[in-house]
Amino acid sequence: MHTNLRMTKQRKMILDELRQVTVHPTADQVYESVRKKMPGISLGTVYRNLDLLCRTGMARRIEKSGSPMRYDGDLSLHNHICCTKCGRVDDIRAIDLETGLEEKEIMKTGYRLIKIKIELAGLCPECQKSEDRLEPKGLG
Amino acid sequence: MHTNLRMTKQRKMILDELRQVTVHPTADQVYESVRKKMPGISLGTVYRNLDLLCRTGMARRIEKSGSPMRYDGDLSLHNHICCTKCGRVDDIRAIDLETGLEEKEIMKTGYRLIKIKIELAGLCPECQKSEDRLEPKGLG
DNA sequence: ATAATAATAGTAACAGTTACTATTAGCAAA
DNA sequence: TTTGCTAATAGTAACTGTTACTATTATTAT
Repeated sequence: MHTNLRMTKQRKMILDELRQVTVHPTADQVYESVRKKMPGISLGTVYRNLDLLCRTGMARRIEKSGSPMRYDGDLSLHNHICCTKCGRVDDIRAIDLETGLEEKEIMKTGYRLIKIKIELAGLCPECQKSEDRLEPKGLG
Repeated sequence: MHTNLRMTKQRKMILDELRQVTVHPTADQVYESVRKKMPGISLGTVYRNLDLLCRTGMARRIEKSGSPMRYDGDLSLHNHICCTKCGRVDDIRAIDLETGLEEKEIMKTGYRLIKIKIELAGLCPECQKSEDRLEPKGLG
C-alpha cells in the first residue's frame, strides 16, 4: 500500500466537503460542490480521493445496490436508511444486532420503513484455503 | 402493467435454467448457459425476462452493492451469504430478525463471516407526502 | 386462419466508474 | 532554498453492467 501520502489541495478540499455536509453525497455531487471552489478539478481526482479516503479510514462508503455509491465523512458508529423514492440517505443511530433494531431510532427519522435487508459477506471455504496460504496461521 | 404475458421459448428456457441451477447466476451467466441450447438468443432478452420474472414473483433478485445483480429461482424463504473474494453466493436458511442471526446456519456453510450489514429502506417524510396524494388514506 | 400485439434479435446508448498518460506539484533531504 | 523523487493531477478514453430503440417475428385469442 502507499506509504507517502500527500495532502494535496484537492484531497483536502474533498475531505473538508465530506465533513461539512450531511447529505451523504455521491461522487458526482462531491465533484459539483468542490468544482465551485476549485473549477479545474477533475472527476477522476474526486473518485480517486474518495476511494483513498475510505481505504485509509478517513471516510466511509455507503453502498446501496443499484444506486451510485455514497460517501460519509462522519466516522461515528451509525447506520443509514435510504429512501426508495428520492434516494436520499439519512442517519440512524444505535442500531444493535443483539437487541434487535431500535425501532424508536427509525421512527425518529420520520421514515416509513419498507424493507430490512441483512447482507452477509465472508470467505467461502475454497477462498479460505487460498487465503490461508498467505496468512499461515490464520488471524481469526 | 402487462396483462397478456406470453410464455415464449426464450422465457421458458430462462426460467428453467434459473430453477435448475443453484449458483445464483448473473444475467451474463444465464445468457451463456441458455445460449448453448438456443444460440440465437439475445442478451437483452435475458435481461428483459429476468426483470419480468422478478417483477411477477417467479424469481428473486439478489442484490449486492458493487457486484452485478444475481438471480434465484428458489422462492422459498431464505437469505444469502456472498464471498468477498470470488463472489460466489450461497444459501442461508432460517435467518430470523427477532431472535438474531442463526449462527449455526452460517457455520453450516463453512464461510468465515466478515461482514454483517443491515440495509434499511423506506419512504422519507417528503416522499410520503407525495405518495399520500396517490393513496389517499395510506395503507400502513 | 387471422389479426392484434407481446416479444424478439441486434444494436446503440447510457451511467457510473476505472484506467491511461503526459504533466504538475508536494515533500524530504541536501 | 534549491533539487530530485515520485505521488497526484487533469483530461480523456475505455470499460462494465444494464437499458432503450426499432424493425421483424411469434404467440395467443378469436
